[in-house]
Amino acid sequence: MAYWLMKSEPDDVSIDDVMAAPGQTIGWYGVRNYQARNFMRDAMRPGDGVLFYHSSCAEPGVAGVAEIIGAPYPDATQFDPNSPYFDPKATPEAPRWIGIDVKGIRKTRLLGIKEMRADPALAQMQLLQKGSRLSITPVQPEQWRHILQLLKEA
DNA sequence: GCCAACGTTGGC
DNA sequence: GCCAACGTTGGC
Repeated sequence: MAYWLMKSEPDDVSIDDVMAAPGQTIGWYGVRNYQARNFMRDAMRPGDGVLFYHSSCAEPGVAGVAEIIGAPYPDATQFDPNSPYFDPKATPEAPRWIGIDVKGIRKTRLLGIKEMRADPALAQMQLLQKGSRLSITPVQPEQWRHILQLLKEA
């Protein structure tokens, strides 16, 4: 059992969108970074915990809790010339990019990045490291526990 | 809109 | 295989 933080722009897919989706489950698409892809391909397992993070928005921060469902599969947007995520070098025979299904567990209060930065217990989070911009980052078990505790508070 | 930090590209 | 140039990310 591992834990992850996954960034989504709420203008694109918000925690509300996830909770409103059939089965509260959405396909995670559009990852175009090899490190993040490798996390999905090599390390994610069904049942892994996910912090659903809103990025590039007015209030960046953790907005919900989710979990990984099922196995990774080729991200269809890489083959679609009309998609912003189109990759001309990817073919169905040799896909480059993958997606995975993520199921929303619950929407939480917004745990803002500012509050996270101010918390010594979270200082080691990869998300908060200088220059960090990976859209998928591992979360340590103690960080996960700490954040779930914070999310219970008002 | 700014800009620091990082990843990718491509000429050599 | 180096590395300069360029594009992207994402908080502010």
